[in-house]
Amino acid sequence: AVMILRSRFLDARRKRRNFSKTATEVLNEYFYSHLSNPYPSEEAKEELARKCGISVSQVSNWFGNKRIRYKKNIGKAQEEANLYASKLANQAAQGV
Amino acid sequence: SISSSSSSISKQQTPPVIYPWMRKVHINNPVINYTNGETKRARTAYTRHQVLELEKEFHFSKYLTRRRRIEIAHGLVLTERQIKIWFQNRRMKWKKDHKLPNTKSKLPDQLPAASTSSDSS
DNA sequence: CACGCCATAAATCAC
DNA sequence: GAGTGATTTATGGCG
Repeated sequence: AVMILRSRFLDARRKRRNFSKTATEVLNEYFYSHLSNPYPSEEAKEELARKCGISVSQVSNWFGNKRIRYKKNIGKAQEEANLYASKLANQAAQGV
Repeated sequence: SISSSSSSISKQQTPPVIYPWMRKVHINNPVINYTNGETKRARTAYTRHQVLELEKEFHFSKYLTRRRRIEIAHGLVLTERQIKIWFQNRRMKWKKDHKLPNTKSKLPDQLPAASTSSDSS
């Protein structure tokens, strides 16, 4: 009985924390700069994980959720898409 | 430096471009639509009993013989395919849990007893 | 050929 | 209550 309660409280889902703003920023930049095929390779995932300070699994989760939720609401996501598009254009202009 | 060479200067301006990956792919038969216009794929949630039994079986053995699979399927009122898939998924999960969670995990093997964790039951 | 592994989809959970 | 990270069912490709 105690074990049940323990496991329920230790369940990873229940102590969820949002990623840092910069991490989300990095992930979104990758996503929108690869909008035609937002499927990062294993190596790319590792690099993203490193840059974001999260695990590769978490990167995979993020892209899985992002893809599904993007295509469930393509119209609404356009704002964000444009936002990151201009951000990238700005970076490119500065030769980043 | 793996900077993507895909410097496609495509016209921005809210492109209603629908790339192939954006299309729904698993929209097969099992769709349930209630009065609303929504048509969703049904994803059956297994009962506690079913999961418990499956988990028990998995603990006994990570792999199933054809024979055992049939028995379980009948016992839990699931298809053989569902049993097979469940074990595959379970094996994947097992791998994920048992691979080195690198050196930064903060597993509470010894929780800070300072806080007054008033555990009651 | 049936089955396992794997990445992923899609729905759903839990916070 | 929507948002979001994680988990649970389910598919398809490839070996």
